[in-house]
Amino acid sequence: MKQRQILHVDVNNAFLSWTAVEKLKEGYEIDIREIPAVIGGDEERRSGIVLAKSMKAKACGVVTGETLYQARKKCNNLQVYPSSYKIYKKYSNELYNLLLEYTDKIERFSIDECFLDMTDYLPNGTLLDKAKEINKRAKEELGFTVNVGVAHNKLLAKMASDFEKPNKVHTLYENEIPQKIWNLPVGELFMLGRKTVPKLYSMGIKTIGDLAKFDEQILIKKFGKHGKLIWEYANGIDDSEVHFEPETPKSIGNSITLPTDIRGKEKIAEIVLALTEQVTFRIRKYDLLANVVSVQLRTKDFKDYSHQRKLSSSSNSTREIYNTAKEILNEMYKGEFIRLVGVRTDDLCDKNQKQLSLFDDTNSKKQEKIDKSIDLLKNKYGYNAVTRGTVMNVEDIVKAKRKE
DNA sequence: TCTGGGGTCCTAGGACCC
DNA sequence: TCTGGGGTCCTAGGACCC
Repeated sequence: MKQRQILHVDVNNAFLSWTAVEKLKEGYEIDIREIPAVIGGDEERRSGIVLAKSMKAKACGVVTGETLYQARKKCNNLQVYPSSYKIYKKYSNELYNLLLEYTDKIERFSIDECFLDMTDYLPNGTLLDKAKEINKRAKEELGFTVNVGVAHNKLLAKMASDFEKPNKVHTLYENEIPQKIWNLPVGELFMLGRKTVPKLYSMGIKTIGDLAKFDEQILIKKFGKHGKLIWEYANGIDDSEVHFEPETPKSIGNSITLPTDIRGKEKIAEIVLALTEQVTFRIRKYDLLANVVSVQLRTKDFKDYSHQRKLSSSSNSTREIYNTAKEILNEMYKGEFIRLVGVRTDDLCDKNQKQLSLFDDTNSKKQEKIDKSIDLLKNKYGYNAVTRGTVMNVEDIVKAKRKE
């Protein structure tokens, strides 16, 4: 098989860089990339965490995910800017359109990361040349910097783009693996998170190289499929394809941290209704049906639990899914103070695949019509144009968070 | 003024059937 | 009377990613 030519493009400090570019365009005099700054959640809504940081904030020891309170303690002149999904979407699309000039085999791995399969798109010039060109053009034409990883599979390209930042191009070919990644702490490996790293440490595995040379069978015995995966990754093995065709989602959900903890089934049910409306609106937009509904709760002391239920027949009806969600809630809720409520639909399938149920009665037809006409209005006048009278107050809480 | 929100995939155990 | 396994479906929860 032909050797694959893969790039991974990763926007440096994406949320912060994009905010900086947007602000400069608006005439803001400071480039927030040049000062100790972070993009943060909203502390009043109890989501005050660091989402992205500038290099100067990083130099103070600020890390992504920590509370703004902690970040300020490390960096007393820290500037905090709010997050805006709309801006991110705009610049993400600009980058994507630039990358389309190089190949149409692009996988949008997240809002700020893409994989490019360049295997059949190098008539003149090398993969490394293209990487350098993309790196240069992003900065010059779009105003923000990217790291580009150059390799023969996705895993190595991704590891490569994570080397020195910002605004760099790095290669990670098979013969460079021992020299470039085997000395790194094992936690740097993609798919090795905070739970597994201590376990590996206790087995004497401290670096990626230690993991690569460890007995694969023992890892499989201890960690199952994940053990096989991380051993292969440590050795640079990855056959996965660049998934350039947009896939339909397998699950769709929304959750919200409440402004204050609440208690009582009825109050929580109102939140569940508002969330269900959001979720079913999104499912219908994709022409999907849900087969499984789940409800997630987080108690005030951060204990998460969730229950789920399979529907007797697939549905995207707000009423049907809400009824199920409410049943689940009634079963699982034990009367604690609740901090976060979530509703998720899983096992989504295409609307056209649905076989007509015997129970497709006039009532559910009526519900479908109601949903359809509400969606029409929401699409025309904005999501918040139409609100159920009963959930007005809750809608205020939930809609304040909506991204679009 | 402590700790987001959106996803994917995997595992373990119980129910149920043959 | 005593006591099989294999397979599938369902649910709860966990690990990981950005």
